[in-house]
Amino acid sequence: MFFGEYPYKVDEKGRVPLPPKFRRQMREGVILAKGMGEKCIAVYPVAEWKRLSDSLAAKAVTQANLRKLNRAIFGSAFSTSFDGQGRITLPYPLRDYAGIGDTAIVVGANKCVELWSEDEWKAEKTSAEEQASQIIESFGA
Amino acid sequence: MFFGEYPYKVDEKGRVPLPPKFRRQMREGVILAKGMGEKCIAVYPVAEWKRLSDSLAAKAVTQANLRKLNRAIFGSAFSTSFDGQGRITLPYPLRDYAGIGDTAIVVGANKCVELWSEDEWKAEKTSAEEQASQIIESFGA
DNA sequence: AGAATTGTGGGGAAAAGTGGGGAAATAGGG
DNA sequence: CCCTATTTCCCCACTTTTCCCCACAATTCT
Repeated sequence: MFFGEYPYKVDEKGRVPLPPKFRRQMREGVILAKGMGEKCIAVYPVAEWKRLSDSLAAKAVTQANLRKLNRAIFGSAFSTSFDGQGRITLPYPLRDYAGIGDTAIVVGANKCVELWSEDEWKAEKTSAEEQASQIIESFGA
Repeated sequence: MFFGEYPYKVDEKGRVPLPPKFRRQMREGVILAKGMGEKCIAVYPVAEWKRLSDSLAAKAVTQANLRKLNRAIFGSAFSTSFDGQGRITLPYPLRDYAGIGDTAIVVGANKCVELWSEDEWKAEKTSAEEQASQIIESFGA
């Protein structure tokens, strides 16, 4: 389970630390991929990534669909791990896609971790909070 | 079950004690999150937090909704526990959100505990007292 | 009144954030 | 094919922050 929102510096080499609590849940390495739909980088523990890609492959019925899916999912994915200081290096295509400059917001999102630029995160947060309150209202919690 | 209203000092390191009666119900640790809708910090015992987040996740219909909701719920949440003196440390983003300075009002709210700034709490209390009689009426209680 | 528990504050050790340097690997040109 | 230039990766070092422990003052309970 991943919690919390942490701002981190991205150094000139494109390296970003993750919070120690996150690292401890990702010792076997991580997969970086484009956020699905959102302008962010998704970071999955390898086990969770396998679960996710398997369930997607099971849903693709036609060969054409499957190929398209493979390109979309695996095409943007990078496997990596932590250096001695607990940092991962962001491949340039992904960093560019998410618009991340010298600061990244690391967000815990339950099963995975997301990396956002400051601006995109601010926008996403406000819209997510609005939606959350609606769901909570309808839920009566 | 959490009752009552207690003012506590927040020291320079952002630490707040909780009343001993509350601590004894939270030995397994707590989750800090934004109060839903209100400008306060919500403190959940881990068991209650799991119940709540699971039921909310079950409510989201689409994948996009689910991701957004996860972000809103988990992104603002922090896992923590008590130090030897029965205090918890408030992460800066949450303290800032709730506008808590050097004093926090600790409020028991049945399933969870809430932390308020003096000002926000005064406003909330008066408006709650005004509306309570109406709400009770509509319940037929 | 005495003892225990609780509120409050601070100091020191450990860990985490940040930045830079050097070696190995890769790619490109001669 | 070899040499060179560039990039990538790993390791080292420093600064800051966090966490844990100790200590005192105040309040409550016996």
